Amino acid sequence: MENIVNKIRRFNRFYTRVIGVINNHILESQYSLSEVRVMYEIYHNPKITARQIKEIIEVDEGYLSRLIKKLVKLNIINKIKSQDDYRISYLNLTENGKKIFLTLNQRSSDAISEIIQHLNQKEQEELILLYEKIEILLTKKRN
Amino acid sequence: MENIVNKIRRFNRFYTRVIGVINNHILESQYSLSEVRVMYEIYHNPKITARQIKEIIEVDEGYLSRLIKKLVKLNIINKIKSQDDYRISYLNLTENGKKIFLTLNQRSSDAISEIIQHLNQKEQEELILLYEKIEILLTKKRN
DNA sequence: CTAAATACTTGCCTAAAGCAAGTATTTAGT
DNA sequence: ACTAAATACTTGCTTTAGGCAAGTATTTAG
Repeated sequence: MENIVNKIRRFNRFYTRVIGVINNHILESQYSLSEVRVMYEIYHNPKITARQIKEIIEVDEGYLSRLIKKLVKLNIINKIKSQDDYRISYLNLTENGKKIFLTLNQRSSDAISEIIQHLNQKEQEELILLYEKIEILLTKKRN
Repeated sequence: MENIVNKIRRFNRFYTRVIGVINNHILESQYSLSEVRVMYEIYHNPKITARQIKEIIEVDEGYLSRLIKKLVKLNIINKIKSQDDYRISYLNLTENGKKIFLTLNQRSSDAISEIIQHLNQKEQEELILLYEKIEILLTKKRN
């Protein structure tokens, strides 16, 4: 058991590094990881609310509020107040925001491509399969 | 290709969460992740130097210097100045430091055990195999 | 119609971490 | 042997990330 735990720890250290390399490409931009994550969620879920983002990325809501304010000021996202519930605003990326997000996203894609570029087609498919199996195992419900 | 990259991204998001859950158990302690990482490296590499730690965990050396100073003050590590090179100090965990590190390590082991406890023996072994295959694929040298 | 809940917002604060300049020591070039 | 460059830190200063708590506006429930 101890052995298994150590092997997992080993992988976690290894994979933390992999993720670090990928994230570095974003951190070299003028946006923080949290900002990009927020852009990511808005891009993939237009009209999302601050509350929903908070649930997804588990960030302090005060911090998130300020972060959104900053992105609005930078003309990256816009807020449209709900007509049904004046407490809520729906968030969307502006055209500018989409462009910025897609650029960052592309940069991160490039970093990922870099990491797997030395693998041939078959190996790449195998890698994905391994990933999927791990996710299945780790999210498998207890009996 | 884009598809594969997205699948990797998906896994990375998933796994960032997994690692986050494990790390949370450490963050609930009075030590920061960086501090524990430093303890980890010293524990596994007695007589390591600040420089070597910096290479391994890629942390700002000013920050690292202060961090080491703090851990020395807390009687967790001690510095022994090299007799060959007075610029260098060798770092070791004190007995107290070892106890603290091992406690934190145990806590993190428990968190990992928790995550895999619903898997039976065979599944756990499968998981490790998947991890190993991924590490091999991702560290595979280019031809 | 009032109390509680929800969706934020704002003020205040600390810890994490980066950058640049500084010190001590060692190494390399002449 | 002597000086310049390199190495291994250290220190001062600053920014950023993020947490917590109280506050505001609005909606919902009893």
